[in-house]
Amino acid sequence: MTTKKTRPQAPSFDFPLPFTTVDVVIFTVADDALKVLLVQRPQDKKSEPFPGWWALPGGFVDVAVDQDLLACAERKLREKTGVLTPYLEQLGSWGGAARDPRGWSATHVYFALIPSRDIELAKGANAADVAWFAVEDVLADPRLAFDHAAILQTAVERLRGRVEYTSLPAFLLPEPFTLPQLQRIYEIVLNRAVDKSGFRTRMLAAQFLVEAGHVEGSSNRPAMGYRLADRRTPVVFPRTFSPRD
Amino acid sequence: MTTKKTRPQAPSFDFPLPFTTVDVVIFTVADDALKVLLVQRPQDKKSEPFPGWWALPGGFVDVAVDQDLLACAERKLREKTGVLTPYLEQLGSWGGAARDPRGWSATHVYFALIPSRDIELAKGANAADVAWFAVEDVLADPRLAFDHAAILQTAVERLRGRVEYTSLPAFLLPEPFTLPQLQRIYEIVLNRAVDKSGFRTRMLAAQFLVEAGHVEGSSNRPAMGYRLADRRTPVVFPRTFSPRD
DNA sequence: AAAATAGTGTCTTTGAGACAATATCAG
DNA sequence: CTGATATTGTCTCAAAGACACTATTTT
Repeated sequence: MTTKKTRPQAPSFDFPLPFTTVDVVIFTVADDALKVLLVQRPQDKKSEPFPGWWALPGGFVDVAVDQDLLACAERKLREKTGVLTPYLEQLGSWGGAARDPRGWSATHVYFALIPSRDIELAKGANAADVAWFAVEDVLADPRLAFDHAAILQTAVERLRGRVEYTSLPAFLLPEPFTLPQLQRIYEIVLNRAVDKSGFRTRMLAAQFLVEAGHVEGSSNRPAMGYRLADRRTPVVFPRTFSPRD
Repeated sequence: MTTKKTRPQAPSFDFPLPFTTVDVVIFTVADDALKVLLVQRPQDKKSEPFPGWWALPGGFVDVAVDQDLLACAERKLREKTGVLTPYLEQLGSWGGAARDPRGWSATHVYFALIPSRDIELAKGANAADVAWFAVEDVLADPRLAFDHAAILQTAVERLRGRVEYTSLPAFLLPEPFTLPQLQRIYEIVLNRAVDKSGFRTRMLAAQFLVEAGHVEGSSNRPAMGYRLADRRTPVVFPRTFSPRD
């Protein structure tokens, strides 16, 4: 993490400043499972905390490069996955004296949804230290650097919560996609079955899909393909999926 | 903003750090209107940006005093209002090169809901520079310091959004309160009328209110008083108030 | 024709919206 | 009793849940 161009800090203050970082929780669905992208922290350098541990991709804000927090998050995402314009939403921020052994730090966390086919994991020297993990496995054995386990936990809760009443899962699929494919994504993220008929009615009534011709499935009856009318913002449904107790 | 106790910064880095601040959007309802607490920035000191402008209460994180971001937000809130344990939720963070003339800065924003009777505005020397403003007025003429107008806008949208399907407005009332009083708060925040019958059914079905004996109103029929079963977390309703187009 | 998946129809239930009706207090 | 406010009841409607049924493809 080096600064290419240094800029003089405006007035100097007589009190210590916390570190400012940005982390990105990058989700995708592959192999019928919700996955999250993790990077392995350097093993060798002893100055770096949590050597060899897995962590969310992220790092220090570079005030000479990043115009704002969102731009910084987009940069981190691009550097690790090559993806340019995914669904990206701010999750929140975590900051305190104890989360980083180097001192008081605060991280601004974003979460991203990307179709698994769009991904081209960071190549070159550091290719080996980036990998997808099944969210279920990571949460069951949450040994992540810093407070990243808690952050991931919050991100998954936020994702599951949103999926109950928005079209978010559509951002996890490459276009065009079929309604059965989309339903499958909902079921994977929510970890429960969803009724076919009600699902179709809800999706089509929400008016966010545009037909894109039939897609030839591997076999059997072909299904209608759809694209998103708006690739930036999810649609909000009038009710959640299950008001059941 | 001075640090009482300085702590040596762990390792020194060769790149400039952004400033880290915390701001709090403090809402209450008084005089039949949604209000927000603002503080006036110092007029005299020329080193301070936006002299004389109104701003959200907040300021630099004090790494010697604040254990974490939430504790910092609670401190700011306590210093301005004397309130100890209100409803407090993280709103998000704003950071970039342009928002503060002194340099790259990032602020972590919380929003608080407090009953207007609990408030004791900051006394002493700086009593005059803290005041309640009608949210409607501020949004109509949004001349606030930094990017605080945008932050307030987001906070109001978040509040209005949550109020559609949660019991949040209950945190704006002192206990015990009556259902008609609570309904009035909903109407003020949402800025529209709410049906009485449906409102009562919804509130009572959600099981978050406990009866607290009759409250003698100014006249007419007395209403049942209620307290919150859980003073920390709001209840989520199965649907929003108006799915109408 | 059989298997498999895509897509539709029907009935029930939940909870909101509209609005009328009744209850209980002060004066 | 009257006025005002609190509280309840009735009818309708939108959308979800359950589940059976039909449609279209491949083999």
